[in-house]
Amino acid sequence: MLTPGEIYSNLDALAASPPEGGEFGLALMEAVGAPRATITKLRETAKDGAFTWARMLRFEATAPGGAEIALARIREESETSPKSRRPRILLAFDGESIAAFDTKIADEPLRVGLDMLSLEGDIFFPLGGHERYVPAKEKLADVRATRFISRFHDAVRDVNPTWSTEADRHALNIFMARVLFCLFSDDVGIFEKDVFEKAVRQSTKVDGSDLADFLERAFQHMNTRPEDRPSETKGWSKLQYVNGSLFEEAVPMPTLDGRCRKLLLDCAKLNWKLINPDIFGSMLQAVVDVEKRGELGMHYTSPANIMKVLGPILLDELEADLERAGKNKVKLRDFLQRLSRIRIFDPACGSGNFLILAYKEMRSLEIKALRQLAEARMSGIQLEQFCGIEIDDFACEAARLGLWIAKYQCDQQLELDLGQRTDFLPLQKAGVIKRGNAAAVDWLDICTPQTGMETVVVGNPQFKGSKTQSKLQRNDMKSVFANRVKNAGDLDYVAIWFFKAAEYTRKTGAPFALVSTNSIVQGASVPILWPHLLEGLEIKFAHRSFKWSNLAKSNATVTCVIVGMGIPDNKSKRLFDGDIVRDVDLIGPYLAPNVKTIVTGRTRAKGPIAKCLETMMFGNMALDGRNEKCLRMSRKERDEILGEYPNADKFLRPIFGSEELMDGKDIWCIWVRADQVDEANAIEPLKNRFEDLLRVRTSHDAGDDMQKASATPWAFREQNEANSHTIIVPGATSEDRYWLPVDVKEKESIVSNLAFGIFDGEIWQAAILSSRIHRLWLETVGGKLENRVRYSNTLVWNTFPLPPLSDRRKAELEEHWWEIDLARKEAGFGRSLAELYNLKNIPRALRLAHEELDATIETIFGSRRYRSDADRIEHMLQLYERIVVEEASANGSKAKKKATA
DNA sequence: GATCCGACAGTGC
DNA sequence: GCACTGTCGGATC
Repeated sequence: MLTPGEIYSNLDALAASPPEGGEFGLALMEAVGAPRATITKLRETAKDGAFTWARMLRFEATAPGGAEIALARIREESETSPKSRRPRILLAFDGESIAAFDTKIADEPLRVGLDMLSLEGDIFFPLGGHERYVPAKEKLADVRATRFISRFHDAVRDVNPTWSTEADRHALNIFMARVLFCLFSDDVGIFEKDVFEKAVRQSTKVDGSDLADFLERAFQHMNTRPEDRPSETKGWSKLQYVNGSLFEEAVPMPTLDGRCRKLLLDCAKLNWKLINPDIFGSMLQAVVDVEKRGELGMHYTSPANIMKVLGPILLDELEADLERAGKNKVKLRDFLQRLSRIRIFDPACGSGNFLILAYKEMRSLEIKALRQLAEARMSGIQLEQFCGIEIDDFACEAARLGLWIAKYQCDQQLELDLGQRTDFLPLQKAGVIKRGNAAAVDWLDICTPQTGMETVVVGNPQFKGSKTQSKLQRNDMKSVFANRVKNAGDLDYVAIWFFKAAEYTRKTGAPFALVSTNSIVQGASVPILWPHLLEGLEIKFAHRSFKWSNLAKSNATVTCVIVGMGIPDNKSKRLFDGDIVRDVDLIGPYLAPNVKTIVTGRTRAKGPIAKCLETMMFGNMALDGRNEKCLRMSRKERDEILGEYPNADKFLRPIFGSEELMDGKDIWCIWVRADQVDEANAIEPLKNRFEDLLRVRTSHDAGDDMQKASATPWAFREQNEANSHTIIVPGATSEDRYWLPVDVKEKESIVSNLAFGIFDGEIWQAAILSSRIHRLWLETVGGKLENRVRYSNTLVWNTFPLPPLSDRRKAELEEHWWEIDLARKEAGFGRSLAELYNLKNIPRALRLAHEELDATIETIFGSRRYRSDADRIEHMLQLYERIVVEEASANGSKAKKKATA
């Protein structure tokens, strides 16, 4: 498959020397990367310059000027033919221009001259195996504009191959921002209509040799007050004084050529009025980042998601204020006053979409208030109230530009609604977008508290898991957390923003609300980070886990939460869970209502908490390079080995990870103890596998463990096994199951690193694991894989506040386990746990066995009757907390005794 | 020495 | 193309 870049340049070449007739269609197929065999075949069948590639392309060549009519005819033919036989792309070519239609997307048919072929070429991507990225209608203009701008940007880069330093890149970014501003101003009426385009077209040579010089002087002109201008400003005399820092900075101009000029004029043909600044900025970032080009704007934060942050932290309250004000003039004036004193601070602002959306929403509230007052006056909301930190230079430019564009559009709206005119030029104030590393700079320096102003901190910082961070990110983590937060190396990168926002809030009172990966409120992160965050602060509102939606094709990328915090008060807190909204007294760090307990992992069971629970171990890791067949094999492979070497039997054992446990996957492994190595090596297929494993482990580039394990190429990294039986617990498993499915396996069974095992454990513990209440505990205090529950010996098992049990109780529980086991078996062999525990068709007997177990377990936790699962969890956490407090005071008195002794 | 995680990853309808 | 559900190995304590 060709890359988009390759396709564009192929199309450029094709447009430069187009073949005639049917050959054009074939050449176009080749340019986008259609299969060669297909092209060859079609060449034979093409007739009168027309051919059909089944279900993919109908092509016709016509006389000059006939493309559009031909396409209309082809479309009609296509629509009357059976659906299954319709080609996806319809295309007519008349030697000068093309007309094309994508039947799947069915937007406007494309009609362009050959010179625009590559700019619009994405319509042909499906022929080369790329699915077309289809923006929603309201984003079409932004995507198109971004595509055009990208081509211009690339052309400029092509003629400036030596521009590689950071200063050069900065100069190029500024240049692009200025050009964009001119293109936009040309169309929306900031400039006289098309004055910039005309000036470029009329005052520069076609070969582009004087374009750079022209633009440099035009930019200078726009930065010069009318009274200071020299008299002989010809070509650009109609260009206005812009100022506002956009044209201020003196940066070198890139060299430009004829191709740049052509592409710039192509850009000028677009309708820039339709640009939506809160999307456009994110898309623009793809302009400079060629890597991201394929996913043009796919990862921008959607306005809907941004509103999930801005609403509860600020806008909902403002709206309520406005409503309360009604027609009361004093209150309305107060409201307007307040609007002019709110600062929005986004310490991870990117191209500014949070700031831009906040600005637009505030302006819209202002207009509503002015309408109530029946007063027309200029906006009191200044761009200076919008403040951001961003590390990427171009994103900074995009954010400033986006804010200006937003301001212009809001000013227009104000004029339309209330007849209040605002002079847009010269630009007065800019958004306060500071370039820098938010992890390193002092936020108080960037958004300094001012009396009379209220500040709200918002944003969607980067996420990066603790194990996958870059060196730079690790350094950032160190610089922020060293000597302040223990175990911070286990936190996600996003934790930096939470930590610094909490500090900022403590110092300024400004509330904050941030988007985060949901792991920040789960499992291991909670005891590391949250004690610090909650110091002097509380959660004001939160969105529990929701799937992030963006424009990417496969939408399943990340599951997020939003957390808003501030100085404590006695107002109720708002907890969002999907469509459900609840007002509660308190939101805890697990985003559970009314529970603020934090559960810290413990490395041992049998402690003061899980008093009578035995040790649960992490499984064994094959460390064989994923798909290599070294220590692991299918049953078939195992049978083949056994067929020839029956004495291999003692070394071949079934292995269980989550999949094997849940789906009944029949996987075997080689399990050799240190004293058996020679014996195992005597068996040819085992020996071969050990050699393969040695290769895998030694050739693996990084990773201490891989290298270390090269010394024992017959062994798993861990050596944990049972003497009689093992209780096996899946490591990660679907959240859709009401009970956690665990199992008891015979002593031969090996537990892989994707499961946990209680080796030779007392069976009644399988009943504990199978109980609803333990499943709830797991869901609350354990980590998650997106929304799936994830088991952990330290976080879930060793912390479970199970009261001490009598032998009679244990026997009773064991009895329950065997009931469950029996019910599973009676449901039929060959039915996997995944199947059995699907709530829709869980066998009645199995359900009953679990319910009976649950009834017994509840009596263990006391005589009270639980009203709900939330009630159960609340009780569990109370129990947990009580034990921890007792433990602490016991330790305290012990320490005292020690000190006095 | 023992994990807990993934702006995920792979499968199967 | 979407719904469903868990791999694998290492950086970090």
